[in-house]
Amino acid sequence: MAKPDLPKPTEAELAILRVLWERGPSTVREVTEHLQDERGTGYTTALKLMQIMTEKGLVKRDESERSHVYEAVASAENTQRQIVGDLLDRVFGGSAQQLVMQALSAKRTSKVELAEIKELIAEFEKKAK
Amino acid sequence: MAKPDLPKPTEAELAILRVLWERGPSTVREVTEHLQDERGTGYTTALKLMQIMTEKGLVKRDESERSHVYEAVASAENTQRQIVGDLLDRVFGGSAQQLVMQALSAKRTSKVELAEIKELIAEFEKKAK
DNA sequence: AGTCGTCTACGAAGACTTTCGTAGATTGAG
DNA sequence: CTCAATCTACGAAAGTCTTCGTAGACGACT
Repeated sequence: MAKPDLPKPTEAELAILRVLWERGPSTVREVTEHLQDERGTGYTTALKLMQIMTEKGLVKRDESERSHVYEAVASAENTQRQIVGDLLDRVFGGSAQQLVMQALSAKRTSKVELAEIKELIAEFEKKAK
Repeated sequence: MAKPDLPKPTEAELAILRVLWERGPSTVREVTEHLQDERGTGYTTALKLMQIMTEKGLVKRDESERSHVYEAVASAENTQRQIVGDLLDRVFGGSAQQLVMQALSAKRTSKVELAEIKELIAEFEKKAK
């Protein structure tokens, strides 16, 4: 099945992963520019972080070009699930409904979104015995 | 309304807050003993953390007894909401339904729980226009 | 008074995270 | 070839978080 058990990304690492998920494989420069707005990350800072992430196995890089191209190893979904699972234990004592409760409270959720979430749950109900 | 805007608790701080929420106001010794199992936190470590948390305003303490009694300033609900709101932005780009999706995937959720969550959503639907 | 156990206070070590300066390699233009 | 721009690599500073050792205060008990 291959679940190499990657470490939980730090905050800055996560910001980089988000860019890679959105853009697909990218160079340091491309990532830096995308991060500029929300973080003001400098070029060498991003480079260093991405080098560290390579060591940790969070990203892999293609060195065939002069500007190395980095790519996220884990999908957004898998990483998000890992992070939420961790949160569930650490903050909510494993209660998914409490988490959902606070998620809906934290952000005013539109009727459309609520309906979509309901559909989601209906699907899970089919699967659950 | 008084929303003093407390800092986000760190991991170790959160573990302490969880004990305070569960037990109510407690001494350092009591907290340490509760934390012993899951964290192996030493007495002076807990003490130091709780002193720092006092400075940050996360807890307040009653010094009228020789053993100071600490109490969480923010409720579990408020703190959880803050943390989830932060996560929503940082990890899910603000999409509550993606968060719910991963929460339900991360933990096998029972039919009973799913039903409860559905009720929750029904209530939110009433409030939302 | 002297001793023991428990308490607070404090400082500092150690680990981890993030940032950046600098050096050296490579490429393209003049 | 030389220069400027751009890249990687690396080390180290600065900040934060967590841990713990040690010191001094306090109270109870003999």
